[in-house]
Parts: sequence; C-alpha cells; structure tokens
Amino acid sequence: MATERYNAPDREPHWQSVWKDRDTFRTGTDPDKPKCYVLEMFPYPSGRIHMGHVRNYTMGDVLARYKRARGFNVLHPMGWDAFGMPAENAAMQNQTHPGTWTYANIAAMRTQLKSIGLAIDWSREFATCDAAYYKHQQAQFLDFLDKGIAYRKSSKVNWDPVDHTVLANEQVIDGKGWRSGAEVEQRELTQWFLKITDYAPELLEALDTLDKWPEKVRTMQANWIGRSEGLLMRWALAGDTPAGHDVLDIYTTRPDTVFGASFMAIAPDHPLAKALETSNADLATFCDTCRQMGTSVADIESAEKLGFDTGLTAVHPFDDTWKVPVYVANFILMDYGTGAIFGCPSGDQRDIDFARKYDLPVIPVVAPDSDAARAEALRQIAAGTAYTGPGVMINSRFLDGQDTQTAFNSVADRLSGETVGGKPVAERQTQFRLRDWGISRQRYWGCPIPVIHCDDCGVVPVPKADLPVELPDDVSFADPGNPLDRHATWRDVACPSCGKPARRETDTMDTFVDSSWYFVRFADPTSDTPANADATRYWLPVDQYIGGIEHAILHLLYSRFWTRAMSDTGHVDNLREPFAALFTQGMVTHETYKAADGTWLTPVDVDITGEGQARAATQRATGQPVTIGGIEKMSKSKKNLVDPDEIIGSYGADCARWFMLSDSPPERDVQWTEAGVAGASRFIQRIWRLVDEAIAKGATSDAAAPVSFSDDAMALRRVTHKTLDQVGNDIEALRFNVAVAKIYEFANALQSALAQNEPKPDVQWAVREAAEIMVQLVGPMMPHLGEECWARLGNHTLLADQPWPAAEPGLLVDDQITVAVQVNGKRRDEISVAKTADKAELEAAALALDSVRKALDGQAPKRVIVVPQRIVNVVV
RNA sequence: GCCCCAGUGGCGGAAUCGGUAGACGCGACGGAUUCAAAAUCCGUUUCCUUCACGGGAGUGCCCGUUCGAGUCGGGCCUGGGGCACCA
Repeated sequence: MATERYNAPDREPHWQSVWKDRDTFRTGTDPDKPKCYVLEMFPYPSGRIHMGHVRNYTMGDVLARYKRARGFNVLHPMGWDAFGMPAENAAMQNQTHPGTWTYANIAAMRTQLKSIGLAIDWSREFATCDAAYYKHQQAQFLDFLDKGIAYRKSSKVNWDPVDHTVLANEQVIDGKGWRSGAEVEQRELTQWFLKITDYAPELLEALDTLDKWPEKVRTMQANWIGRSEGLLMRWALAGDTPAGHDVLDIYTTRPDTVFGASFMAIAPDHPLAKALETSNADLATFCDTCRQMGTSVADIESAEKLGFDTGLTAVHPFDDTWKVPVYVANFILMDYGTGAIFGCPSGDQRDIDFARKYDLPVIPVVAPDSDAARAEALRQIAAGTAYTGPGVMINSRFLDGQDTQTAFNSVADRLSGETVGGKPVAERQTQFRLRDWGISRQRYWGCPIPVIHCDDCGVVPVPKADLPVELPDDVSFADPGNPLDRHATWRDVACPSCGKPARRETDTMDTFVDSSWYFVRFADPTSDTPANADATRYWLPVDQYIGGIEHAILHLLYSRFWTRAMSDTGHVDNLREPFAALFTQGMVTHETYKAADGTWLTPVDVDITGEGQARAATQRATGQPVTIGGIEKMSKSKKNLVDPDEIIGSYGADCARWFMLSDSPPERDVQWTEAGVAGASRFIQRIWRLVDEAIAKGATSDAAAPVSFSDDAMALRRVTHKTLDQVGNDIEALRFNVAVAKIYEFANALQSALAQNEPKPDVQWAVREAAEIMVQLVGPMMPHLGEECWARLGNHTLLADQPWPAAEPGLLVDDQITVAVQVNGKRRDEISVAKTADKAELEAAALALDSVRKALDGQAPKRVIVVPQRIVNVVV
C-alpha cells in the first residue's frame, strides 16, 4: 500500500495552533479535581534554547500530558529567570539596554519553546524582570526586614574583581566566582543578609521528609548545612589579659580529648586578638599578614600553619595548675564556632603540625583497643601523624578506658554546674556550617533593594505604597561598576520618614532571590499580593520539579528557605517545602571535533566516514582532517552544539522529543547522535504506517467487540493491555527510556499481527484496539504525531483531551506461563504450565523433564525448591 | 583527607521483591524486494568450544551468605560527583 510519509515540520505547527485556538492547556483552580503541579526549572533568557532545554521541558511535558489524561487538573507553566549579568555585559558590548536585550531574547525563545509543542498554560507567563513581579519581591523583603529575617551587617565578603560584585559562599566554587571564574578576593563591606541560619535546623531535619528527592541532593544539602554536635567550653585566661577578656570561649566537637590539650588558638579577627594588637606591634603585623592571605584553594593548601604566642595562658578546666599557651593562628576561622579552639595535637593533623612547629607537647589520648594497633598508633603519633580513628581514652585521668563517645558525655556531665566568670564552664551546642545568605549585588540588572539611607533616620524601608522601586531606564554602561550609583535623579530621594535628602540603596538583589519564589507566583501571577492564598493553597507544593543537578545546593536550598520565610511572614499558609518531588535530569552531550589548527568545529561543519576504529572526520568546507575528541556536555566553547531549531525544522519536534526520551535513563547524560535522531525519525514513520495499515486491515471504529477471542487475538490484546499498564507506570516513575522500549515491543507485536494474511474478525478488532491504544501511548511523548494519527483513525476529538485508557485487569496476567527449571542453581530447562499450578504440579513437571532426569542419574533429588510462578530448583 | 554514586555485549541500556542476565534501541553481518538505489521487510548478533546436537564461562576484582546473587554482606580496583583550614 502506498502511504505518504508523515511530514512533521508541516503538521506540527498545525496542531500547535489548534491547541492554542482551543486554549487546550489553560488551567484554573478546580476544587473538584485532584491537582498536579508539574514544573521544570525556568530558563535564563540567553537568546536561544539549547538541547538541554528540550530534554528538560520534554520530560516535564510528558508527565504533564499524562497526568492530564489521568484526570488531574495540571498546572504546567513557563516563565523567565530574567535578571542577571549577561544582559549587562550585552549592554556594554552592544550599547543596548539590558531590558531591551532581555525581552528580545524572551520573544525569540518563547517562539522556540512553542515549536516543541509543550502543554503549557502560556497565560501565566512572566519574567522576573517585570516590575509586576519584582514589586512583590520587594514587598516580601520589607516583611522579612520587619521580622528580622533580612538584616544589614558589615562583614568580610567574597568580592569578584571581574564582575565587580559580591558573591554568596554558595557562589564561590574552588575559590573562584561561579560565573566569571575569577579568583575571589576578601573585602569588608556592609551588605544585606537573609537569616537562613535561623532555619538551618529545620532545613536539615526536613530533608528526611523529602522522600521523593534524589538521595544525592539531600546528602549534598545536609553536608552543606553541616551540623555538628559539640561543647562550648569557657577557659579562664591567666596573664596580662585585656579588659573584658578574662575568659576564652571555644567550641569543640571533641571534648573527650581535653587532656590532650597543649595550646589554644584564636582567629586573627578574634576580639581578643584585636584587643591585644593595640599594644603589641608584632602581633598586629602578624594579624595583618593573615588577613591579607588569599582564600583560594591553592593559597590555603600551600599556606603554612603559623601562630603567634600571645603570652597569655588558659587554665585547664579540670586542673587549675595546668596552663596552656594561647596563640593567634592563621588557620582559625572567625566565622565558625567561636573563632577559637583548644588544640589536641595527638588527635588532629593540623594541631600536631602546629605543635611540632612550636615545640608544644603531644599527648596521646585516644588509641585503638588492641595492643598491636595501639602500639602502631602511638608510633605514628610520635612520628608526627595524628590518630583520628576510634578507640579508648588513655593518659586522660578519670576518662581512661572510656570510649570516645562516653568520654564526651563524661566531660560534659562533670563540668555541668561549674561556672567561670558567672557563666557555665561547658554547654552542649550544635553548630552549623551554613552561613547567612548575602544578597547584595553591586549590579544594575536586578531587583532593587527597597530601602532608603537617611543620615538622620538610618535605614528607612520604602513604604509599601511606593512599591515597586523601579529600575531607571536612562542608564549608561560606559563605565565599570553599578550605574545606579551614578544615577543622581534616581538615587537621591527624600527620606520617607523625615523628608530630608536621603539616598536610595543602590545594591540590587542576588538573582537567586528571583528564582526562590517564582513557583509560588505561578499559582496566580496576577495577584495583587505576592501570593494569592486560595491559589497557593490549591496548587502548592509543586508535585514534580525537574531540573539540573547543578542547582542541588544554591537554588534548591534558597527556595526551601524562602518558602519558609514566606510562610512565617504570612504570605502562604503553612507551606514549608516547595517541591514535593524533585528529579535531576542529566546533560546532553555530543562528540567534539577539532581542526588541524586547534580550533573547535561544530558538528554541521564535519563529515564523518567509516565505522568503529575506522571512523574518521574531515572538515566539510576544506576537506582537511579533523580530530574526533571526547564526548562532552554541549557547550558554546567546545562548539559541540546541535541547534534545536535545525532538528525541529528538518525532523520535527516529536523526533527530538522521542530521541531525548529513548535509550538513556533521564537522570544520566544522553549523547546526541545523528544515528539516534535517524532511529527516532524511522520510528515515527513506522507508527504512521502501522496506524495506516491498522485502518486498512483492522475493524472499523464502530465494530462491536467479538464475543470471544482466538489465541492470536488474545495474544495481541495481552500485549496491548500490558503495555498500556506498564507505560503508565513508567511515565509515573519518570522511567521514560523503559516506557519507550515497551512501546517498541508493542509496535513489533502489532506489526507481526498485521503481517497475517486476511486476519479473522476478532484479530481485526484486536488490531484496531491496539492501534488506538498505541496512539494514546505515544501521545504524551510525541503529541503532534499523536493528534495526527488520532484524527486519521477517524476521531473528531483532540487526543490531548482524551482520558488515559483503562487496562483490562484480566489481560494483564497470562493463563499459561513459562517457569525456569534449575539443577543446582543452574538453568537447565523450562516448563510451560498453568499460572495456577501448585508446588506439587511444578515439581512433578520438572522432575519429568529429560534434562533433569539426566542430571539426577537415577538418584532421588536431595531437595527441590519450588517457587510457584517463578522457578523450580532441583538440588542433586 | 572526608562524604556520596556508578561499573552489565561493539555502543546506549533492561532486568521494580534474591528466581530464565542481555528486553528495547543503535551499530554490524546475512537475506528479500529493486534494472539499480533510497525506503521497507525478514533473520543472526555476550564470549569460548563444537560440522552439528550440545557443552563451558559470564554483570569491574576477591571472599562470603543462600537451593539460587547483576541484585544482599565484607574487602579491594577503576571512574564520576560533592565538600574541604568547619575545630
């Protein structure tokens, strides 16, 4: 039969306009329907979509369409993470306004996204750079300020000298700016912070409730929050102590090693160090040197552990005749714990290095229990290697013989009730590694921080009635730095409190703020408050969030915090966790190609010949040989990009979608290959032909179901309904590659059935059923092809509006099954039996097999294990 | 250094509960169709051994638990990721 090929690039825009005209994917709250909020991380409007976007949004789209078919009221929105540095860089290069650049990019990318055929409610679209959005961000900031969640402090900050801005700790990767890659410097600046540390215990504990999040992400967040259990200890100081410094507070997680203490160390920025500096020029010089030290990994690893003896001593809490020297040391951090420690050299490599350098005692206090291991540990300590393993206490007076945990408690208990300088000598304390989130950025293209600085009144919040504080349009990027600082008419305002001349805050918010609550705004993007209570109560939390693993800490931790802060400022009802389920998808990779002159080449400029070892590449334009490089994440720098527009234009969006879902598990990287695209394209044509043949050879849509089915018809119906059942489960579990494989198997089965000559009426009916279900199964993944086939089958409805078909339970189980027969655990044979066969029947059938009899050789079996419906194992 | 994950044919991968390892796809090989090609269809494709029937080995390596291990436990090796002067 001559069948036209399915012309995807021609038909896809048609179905997209049908969905658009019918408002198919517009959503509203509907209390009578169960809701499902499917969200993919919204894109930054860089200008063009890339294959990673296609993969990300396709996954979410399959789930959204499937859930819709299952009767859920589905929210599947799209927006733009639109503030950020690239717009400013473009402004400097092209003399355009960042807003102009950004909105043009959004327009281009919207068109591209629409060409993928996503089931998105576009009426909810917004960009974070819309004043209508950031107005509500400013309102929330004011509420946070009011509640003490936002505050201002002077502190050492990470300064990116290339981007001329401050970075949060989370944004410093290996000592370099996450965006610019420049070595980060330390500067003292007054900045706005959000009190994420107040939420540290909750953010950590609640990770246990996120059972639909990847374990990996939860672990990364737990490590980042970094809880530790320890003791705050107060040691009395002796010697010529500055006023108010009679006692030194230290934090330790190992109070059990207190009898191994041989020195105290404090940070160069510790108040005690600063007090001593004023009267000790040498110490001041030492501290200055420490402060100037870089914080890059290289600096830290190469830096020697240095100390400066203050001349003061600290009195041991268990023996007031025992005094240890107090050092200022360059490896002590002021912003962790109390900025002071006691050093136990035998149990800490840093401390032992320090002790050996300054000739301080090294007292072993923990050692393994067995004699041999203990001797070895002591030898190692003597040689300069600390023992950090488990063991029992030695040389530790009343602690001797206790294990380390018991000793920890003994110390805490023994000191409880004791006081020094009116305060307890020791208190149990939990410390977190997490620091407060610094959100001030010295940038133009961000959300203005809505406060005004007045010489008389201090920091004055902008009255809510005056929001939004809009960015001025008339700015120049000719000079480096923040144009808001130079914009006098915007910057200089009257104090809202006293009316005197005052200055606007010219810092804008970190763009991670913008993405920390956009998912809430989607519930009602036109609400005149940040969140509409009814809408958020109905839609949130997000039921399935999908995005890249690179946001495991930054975006996802900030969002979890912001949601709690919104809840605590009354913007949402008791919502603590924004994302009930999280899925982190893998990247899209491609081979790399390098020309003889070392420049990277894009795949379209390269011709590949040969296979396997014989593969070779040449440059298309010149015929010059090309080196085939490794498979790497698609990136502009390596030029190993494939443009979604080109694929969609020549093969169609469905082809790109199907390929993205096939083969590779969604959480792993997928390698984009020409062969893979061609395979997907072949399958599209195959479905098209199968539907066509099924129409020709199968029953008509109105044919009554036969009263009974032959074995052939039953076989096809079983495959049909099993596939229906399994594909649903696989989509639900986001196992798209497995769902794809099941559909292939189903297609093979249908094709075999169609190969019969003159099928009987019951087979014809089963063929028709199979074709219809096949179309519905591919619908969520290849929606355009689905609609086209659905219409071809004679339907006047939209496939997108069809409910998911129900699998007939009776067809999901086989009456006759194959059970493997093992001899001594090795598979020797198989038997075909009724599904209901009991142990005795299975055993008898297995023992009757020639292969089993041969193995038994006339002997009775020692044992026969029978697991009905699964296996028979004969032990000889 | 600490923490986490992964390792299955030529390749991507499947095996949801400890029960027939390699589904499905890609690639390759053989065949049909065609004047020829494209397209399509059919078959073979873990390795070793055998003319064949068959037999043996096999999920990174070693050991263990079990009637039975890709799956569970212990110890390694390799690769990837995260954290890191955090007391």
